[in-house]
Amino acid sequence: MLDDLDRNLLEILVKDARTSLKELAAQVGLSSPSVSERLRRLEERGVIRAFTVEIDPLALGYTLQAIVRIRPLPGKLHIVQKLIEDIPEFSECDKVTGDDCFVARLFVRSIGDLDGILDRIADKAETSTAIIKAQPIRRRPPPLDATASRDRAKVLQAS
Amino acid sequence: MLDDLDRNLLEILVKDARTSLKELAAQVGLSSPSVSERLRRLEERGVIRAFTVEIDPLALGYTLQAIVRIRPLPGKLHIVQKLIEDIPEFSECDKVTGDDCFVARLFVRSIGDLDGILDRIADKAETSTAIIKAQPIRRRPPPLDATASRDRAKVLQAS
DNA sequence: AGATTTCTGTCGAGATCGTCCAGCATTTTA
DNA sequence: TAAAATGCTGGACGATCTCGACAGAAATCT
Repeated sequence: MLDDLDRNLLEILVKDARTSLKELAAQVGLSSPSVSERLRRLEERGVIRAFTVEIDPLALGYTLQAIVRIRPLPGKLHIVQKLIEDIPEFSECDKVTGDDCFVARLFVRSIGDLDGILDRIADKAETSTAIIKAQPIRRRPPPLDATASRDRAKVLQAS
Repeated sequence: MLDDLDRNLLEILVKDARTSLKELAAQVGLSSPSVSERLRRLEERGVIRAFTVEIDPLALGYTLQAIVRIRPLPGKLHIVQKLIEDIPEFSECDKVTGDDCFVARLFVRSIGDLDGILDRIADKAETSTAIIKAQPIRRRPPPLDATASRDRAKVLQAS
């Protein structure tokens, strides 16, 4: 479904999405029309979801990041979800198993903003907020090569 | 520090990082050399952290995503952090305030892989794992315009 | 097995795009 | 007020991308 050349292309593009077709072609050993065609199909198939820029939130004044766990009160699940979606400072929200129904990431410019936003859902859900102090790993794609962690573990055991 | 034109450019690029200078220039009402210069400076200042592609993890076989809260045992904090960083399936990790020291995002291809990875830190930290069932909000940048939530809240109060 | 279709690739030409440079207007500094 | 600095425009040049025609390998069908 996804051959070595594709993975190779993706790896290069993750690092720099502006790499020219010519350069990509040279690095994977194809002609640029071929690369162009492969990219087109990767997009068509949804493998490449988007070409985008990563923006430093600090540059926009967001000095604070928090992870908020949200437990809607009985019957309020959909209202809470809608509310979260409509607050643009929530940059990410996952619906998860377990007691916490949602885990969301919040960007704010000040503690005051944080309080203001949490207030807006306080009467519909219980929340636990954790302020982010550091980011040991900042958003990276999972490994592109086929060897999953379990495979590597096996190899390690064998050696 | 960041004027309307810059924000406008960023907004367009977030949606499609491949938008040509010509197109960007047309949309913000500048010439392409000017846009080029602005982008160069946005990168130089670190506002634009990178041009990248967003890849669908499913296309790579990662059918499962989990959020793992990690509490290293006494004295194991650094070892645990190093361990997490070295496991590529952890695509994100934040160091937060509160009982949970780390909150991390994990991509795996199977429940077996999940178990295998968590086993590797089980003797050095307590973990709580929540499987992601759905993603109401998938990674979006915080609002680019200057009006923070608190400002809007004030407006709402006033009306 | 052999023929046909499909898929994936190359090459070259024309169109498009990005970059460099000279010059101009506006703002800042002395 | 004069001088310097900043940010912009337009045009020319070079590089890049895209399109069409065609070739070879793999898969499919008879």
